[in-house]
Amino acid sequence: MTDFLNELNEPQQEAVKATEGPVMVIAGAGSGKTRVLTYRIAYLLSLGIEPFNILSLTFTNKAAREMKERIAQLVGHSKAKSLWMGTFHSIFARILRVESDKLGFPANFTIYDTDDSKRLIKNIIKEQNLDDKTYNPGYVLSRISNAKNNLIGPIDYNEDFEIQSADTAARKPKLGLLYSIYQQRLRKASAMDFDDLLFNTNVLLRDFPDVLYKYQQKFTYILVDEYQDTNFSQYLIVKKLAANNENLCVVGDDAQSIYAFRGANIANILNFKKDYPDYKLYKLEQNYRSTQNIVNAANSAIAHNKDQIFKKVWTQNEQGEKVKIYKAANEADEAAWIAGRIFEWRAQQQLPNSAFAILYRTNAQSRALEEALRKLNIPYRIYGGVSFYQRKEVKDVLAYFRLIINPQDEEAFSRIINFPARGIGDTTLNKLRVAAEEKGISLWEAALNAPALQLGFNAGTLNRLQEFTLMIKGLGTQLFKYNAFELGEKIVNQSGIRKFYFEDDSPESINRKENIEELLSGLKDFVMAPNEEGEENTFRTLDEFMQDIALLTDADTKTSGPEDTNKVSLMTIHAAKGLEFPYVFIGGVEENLFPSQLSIGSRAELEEERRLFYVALTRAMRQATITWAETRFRYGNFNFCEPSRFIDELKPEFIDYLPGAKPKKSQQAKQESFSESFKNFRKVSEATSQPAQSAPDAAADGDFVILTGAQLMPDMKVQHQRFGTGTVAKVEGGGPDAKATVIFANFGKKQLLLKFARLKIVS
DNA sequence: AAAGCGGTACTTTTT
DNA sequence: GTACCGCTTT
Repeated sequence: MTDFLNELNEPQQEAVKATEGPVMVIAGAGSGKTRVLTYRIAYLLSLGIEPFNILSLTFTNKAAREMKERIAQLVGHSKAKSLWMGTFHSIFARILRVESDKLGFPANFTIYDTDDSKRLIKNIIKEQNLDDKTYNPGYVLSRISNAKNNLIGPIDYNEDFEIQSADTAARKPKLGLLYSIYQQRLRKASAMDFDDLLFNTNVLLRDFPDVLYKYQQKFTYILVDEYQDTNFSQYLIVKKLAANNENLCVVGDDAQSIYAFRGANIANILNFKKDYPDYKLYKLEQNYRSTQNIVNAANSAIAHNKDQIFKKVWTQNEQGEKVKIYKAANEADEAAWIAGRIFEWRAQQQLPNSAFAILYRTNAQSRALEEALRKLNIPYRIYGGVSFYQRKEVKDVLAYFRLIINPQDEEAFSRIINFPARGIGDTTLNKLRVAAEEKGISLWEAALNAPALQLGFNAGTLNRLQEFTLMIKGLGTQLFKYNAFELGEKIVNQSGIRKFYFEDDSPESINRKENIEELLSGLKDFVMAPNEEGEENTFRTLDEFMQDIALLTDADTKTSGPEDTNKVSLMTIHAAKGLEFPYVFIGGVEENLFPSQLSIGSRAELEEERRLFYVALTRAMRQATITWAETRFRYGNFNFCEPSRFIDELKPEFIDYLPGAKPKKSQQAKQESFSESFKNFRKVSEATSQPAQSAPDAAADGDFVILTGAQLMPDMKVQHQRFGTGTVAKVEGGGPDAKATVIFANFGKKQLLLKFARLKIVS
């Protein structure tokens, strides 16, 4: 039973066998961290520990799923199934549903995602008549999130002198008020946001000693993966649960901490020895993944960080090729070059597409890469980006599901009250909002009682409101009568969503249609799939489905079928964490992009970017290639770029500049080359300025003017800043109301009101 | 109330 | 380039 231990090296084995008491494992990149975690759990099980007494926390659903699969291979499915293994958010959401009454929430509380939270905050800002530029919803949310992750509730927030003076100094004194209102509204909607799942777990364990005791007794062994990414809130939950017997094993790598931006705190790793003075420390330093050149280059990069735990990652693997650096002229060239190398190396070495990954800092960079890959017919898959469950049409359908399950859900309500259009517009919704606020009731209750509330609605509006509430109520009574799939079908039909999308066959609509069908087929799979106990075809309701998917976000949408696994992977570096690929390209390694512009001001943030760079390099097994572009098209205009400082920081002996990608010597050289290429650019644009059409040149702006109807005639060619060139089909009206119908080459027929449209006459 | 337009601002990463 | 806002017209 324990012969699998032989597959581990010395320190790995020790870490697996130290089952009792606090243990910290510092695991360098590629050192077999997941292996240690899975074998440790298998080992615990082999000692007779019950799987339901083991709590194992991860950061992504994917990591949890993969680990569960690997454990199942070691100890069998039945045991693996009863493990408490999942993300912090999903495990504690599960517990909160069981204990919800203690906190005054219904068991079917809704989980708001970031998008819902932002919308709610936006509404509150509007209602408070605050300027949404000073109170940018994203910023407000991040402040609130930060407070929650540090267990500062609205009352504490408003009473904390330092916070208040900081907010006042930043001229945002109303943040505390917004926080309070936001929390009230969440509660009224019977909803929790992501951070509340952790915050409220802390409240539960703090205020209900019997509950704490129960879970302490239950979880006798606790494991935490990616411990460097835990925030204070998560740290405290773990600490409380483990307080009884301290059988706690945390695994992490300070060099791979890349989530400080959302509250992760490396201090948790650094402070472990303070909390558990008799802890055992194991360091996994042998890298099994990468060549020597890759490991050494990555080490030389991370060495520039000050905040570090000392460790020496090394490998016995072959030396391998040096890390290649390529300088591209622009992002299209960069993408074409990468695609070209994949094409070439694939052929030369008989490699599958799946041997390659292209990593980048921001999702926006994928576009050029996709185009280049498509040109060479190289199959690829993009991970991340806008996830399935975030797409508008999917969220719309889910909002119906949510409202039926929990009619108090304010965000779901305002999302679908008039979608598909049923004649209940902003005016009506605003009146309902005001009434709900005044009476302290939810939007749903306001809509239900609209006639009694005397809001001055006409009979038609009242009628439409009643129709809507009746529909939702009617569907609600069927929640436990039909299974998730059957009810989902009914909802899509009765709500009019199916009709709305299926009557329109624009390409966009077709795509949306497909997404809705995919969601429904997901419901079908859910209904058919065996449940936790392994029984098939059990009756599973929509409400269970929603609990299942509330915390799925990224590429959790069904791992693609076996036939399409042979693809090049494209993803952000964040998404690549924990993965490995034989050949890795890192694109856009330029100042202001990587490191990100926003991080350059602070050392801590810059160090996080550097860790991100370290993560990127250490994904590569055989070959890592870094590319950067001299110019990049961003936000609709050209930007000149300099190579990232991270390239300079790599020790020269481990890297290989490809022709043209010469190292720059000093800061002055950098500036010279910058101004030189700027001069060259000017020359080029001056030289080619005759048609001025293809060069999106800033000077051309002035050429777009407001024309009068008299200046335009049918068949004239005009240019529009957004729509490009087109032919005038018709000119109607005169004076200020003159309208022109223009057929644009790329955008089709558009009607332009001439007093607004800026046009240029081409011929 | 809805649709369609032009203008503006925004872009890091994710449970 | 895109999402969203707010203005206008129907």
